[in-house]
This record gives sequence, structure tokens and C-alpha cells, in this order.
Amino acid sequence: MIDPALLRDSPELVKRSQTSRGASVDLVDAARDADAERREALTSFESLRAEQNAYGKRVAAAPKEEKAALVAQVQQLAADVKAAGARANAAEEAFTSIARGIPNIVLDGVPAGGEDDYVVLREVGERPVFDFAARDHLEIAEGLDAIDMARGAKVSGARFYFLKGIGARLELAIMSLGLDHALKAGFTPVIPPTLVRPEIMEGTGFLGEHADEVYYLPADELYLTGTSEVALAGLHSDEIVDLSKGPLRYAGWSTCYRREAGSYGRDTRGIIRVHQFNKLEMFVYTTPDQAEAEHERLLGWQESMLQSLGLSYRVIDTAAGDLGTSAARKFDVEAWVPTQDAYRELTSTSNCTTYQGRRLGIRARGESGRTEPVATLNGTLATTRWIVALLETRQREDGSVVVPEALRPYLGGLEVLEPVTAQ
RNA sequence: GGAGACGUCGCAUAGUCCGGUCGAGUGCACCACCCUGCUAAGGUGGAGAACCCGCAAGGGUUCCGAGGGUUCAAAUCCCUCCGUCUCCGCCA
Repeated sequence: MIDPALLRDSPELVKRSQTSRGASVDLVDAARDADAERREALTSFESLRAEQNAYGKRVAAAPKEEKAALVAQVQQLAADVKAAGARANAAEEAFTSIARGIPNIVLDGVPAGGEDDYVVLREVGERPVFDFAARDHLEIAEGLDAIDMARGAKVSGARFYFLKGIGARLELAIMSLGLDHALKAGFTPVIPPTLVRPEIMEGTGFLGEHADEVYYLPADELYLTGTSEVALAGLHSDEIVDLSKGPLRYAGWSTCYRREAGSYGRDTRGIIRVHQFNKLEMFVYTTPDQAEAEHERLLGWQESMLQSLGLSYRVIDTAAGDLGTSAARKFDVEAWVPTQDAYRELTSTSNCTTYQGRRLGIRARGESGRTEPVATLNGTLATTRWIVALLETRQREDGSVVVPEALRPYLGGLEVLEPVTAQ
């Protein structure tokens, strides 16, 4: 949730943010009206309640014979208090539901517009050039007997797959490399739950416009998480955390589940877009004034991962309209995928400022000693999808793949992945 | 799945049977000051969260797992839900 004070004091700032996202500006005025009504109702309830409390004390202190008369006098007051309380509750709820509909305020400098209005910040690394007909990642993987799509579909349906043999090892290797990166940077590794309660899923902002992306288990009222960001954000929900010794940095390793509703027909080949994959996710709790610098650091760690794998990539500053509900700014690192002649997203890092913190009740002591909502940030450090870019970039004419040096220690020193006969 | 116990202000606990003197006692931890050569101990005081009004000083409301109900008044009585623990069963 955005800061309600912002709504009151600088509505034009909120409106500007809404405009750059292509979101509703009217919502801002509606929220302001609801806030005014809420405060009015609250004040009237509180003064009535104060009156009633004072009466209660008089009743308690009064001699027995006077009690009945006093009690008779407050009957009406009690009814008024109840009505005022109900009105205040309703007004509060109305305000909250409107205010929650307003996505995070985008940061200055974020390009306005939709999906295609991103700004390319830089391109790094040479795009690979082949003097033979390059194979796509699935063809290579099938040659290595690393991915089995057909049987994945047989067992679980479309967009499911088996990683096997060197495919399974490759994923573990990439994850382990990422984990070592994270450890070096001081992150605490975490293997979080992947099923979460509704209020946690709600608090992270994933039940907004992308609710149909999320798997839900109605029998247990639990959601399957599409990223460990959800559980890691929930980790400190309703807590006052100690940031006096620096930010809390977690690296969550989990399986992620996504329904991919509305993407029928897109990326149907291979493991680019799947219902289930693994991901190593950085998640940081920090003070609001540190958030932007931390965001740059997260991006730096991501780039260093791609560089160590010898991938060619570009960094984009995502346009406002393409930000998630919670994000105030988002950088994507996209790797070059030769056979698609395109950059494809391998990592994404978002600065959610205090939006999630406010929704999830995560606070820290400010310098004044008062509590204030913390800023949260997240960023990908490795995912299953990386295998796509890796195989395609490092392929050779005979169908073998050269293992990047940084990855070799995680594959028992293996230097080249050789084609085998599939089983 | 069956039976039972429990959920109080950072932690540990008292209070709940008998509603008002309980927004709530005690211990530990914490902060400030005092005291003793230092440390430990001891003394005095302070200290929860959220929100509303106010330039401020300050005032007010809410919060005893959550939500309802009864009542002039609920930590305390009633209902529903959630969670934790123990035992039995079942499965690995």
C-alpha cells in the first residue's frame, strides 16, 4: 500500500505516477474522498466512545442504589456508539480497499508507458556468431538427453518437463554457483515454504491484476508461490526488524509455480515458459533511504552472474506500465538467445520501496525512535531458464556444449557436454 | 482422523472460575540516572503497537490469537475461525 500521507499531502504526485503507469487517475480522488470520510467517521466514533468510557467509570464508582438510574441514562449512548463504530469500520474498509488498488508510486526516471517503452541501459558481451546452423536450446538439450518434454506432458501436461542427466546437473550447478555468489555477498541462504496463506500472497501484491497467474489450493486455502519473494517477504511480516546493523539479505532457493494463463501459444517450445521451475532469489529488507543504492547492488550481482557464465546480455529499465503492483522501479537483465534473434529475460530486480513493507506490517526503528515501514527489494540470481541461453550461446557444430569455466567446479570439472543417445 | 491442553504488552508468566478497583501485576532483558575503585550486585525512574485531532505542547480511541455476540461496561461470559503443543490412530 502507498503511504496514506502522500494521498493527503501530495495527490498530484500520486496522479503523476498513475498516469505514467497508464492506470486510473480517478482512483486517487476516490481514495482521498474515502480517506476524508474515514477520518470523519473515526473522530465521531472516538468522541462518543470517550463519553461512554467516562460513564462506565461513573457507573462502576456509583453506590448500588444509583447504578440502575445511571445505566438507564446510557442506553441510548451505547446504541450511538455501536452505530458510529459500525460506520467507522465500514469507512475504514472502503478506504483500504480503494487505497490498496493504487499500485506503488513509480520512482523518478522510470520511463512512462507500457511493455515496449523500456529503456536499454547497456548491452554487454559479444553476441555469439556461428558458422553453422545453430540449434535451439531444446534440440541441443535433446541431443544431450538433458530435457524430456514429451514425457513431461504425459505426466503433468503442457509446459511441464523432465530435466534429466546433464540437464538436472546443469540446473543444480547454476543454482549452486548463484548460491556461492550470494554467500560471498553476505546473503543468508533460505529454503522457504512454497505454499503460503492468502494474507501473505495478498500482502506481496500478487493477487492484484495478476491473480490468475497464481495456483490456488481451495481445500487448504493455500497459494503456490511463483517466486520465493512471497515467502521471504512474509518471513518478517508483522514484525519490527532491526536494521541498525545493515540490511537483512536473504537468498531463497525454491521451486516456483506459474499458471501462465493468457500466454497460450507463446513460447511453447522448450523450457522458456513453464509452469514449474527453480529459482534462486535475492530478497532484501532495508531502510527507505538505502533502497535505490541497494537496487543497484542487486543488479550488479545479477550482471556478475551472467558475466561469469559468458552470456551476452542487455539491461533494461522497465517502463512504468510494465511494473508489478508493488514495484517502484524494475531492471531486467535479458540474455541474448541466438536462435530467437532476441533478448530474453533471465533476471528481474524490483525496488518495492515501502509498498510491501506497509502491506505486510514490516517496520524498523527510524532515527527518531519511531517505527517506519521498511523498503523491500528482490532480484533473481539464477533460474532454470538460464539453461536456454547457456546451451545456445555455448553450442558447437557437433551438438556439444562448452561449459563456462565458472560452472565447471559444480559439474565435477566437466568441460564439454557431449551428445548421447536418448533413452 | 479421534481426544485433550493452550494462545496476555521483547521473552517468561499472573489475572479469566466470581465482568467495573485491569491497558493489565511480577521476573528477565532494555534505556537513563544514582551508588560502590572496575565488573557483578543494588537503588530511582523510564519504556508497547496502531490510528485520530493538533503548528506544537498535548489530548483521545483501539489493541490480552482473529472475527462476531451478550452487557451501561468484556482479557474475564457465549459463538465461530485460526494457530501451537501433547496423546492415540494412520501414513512414510
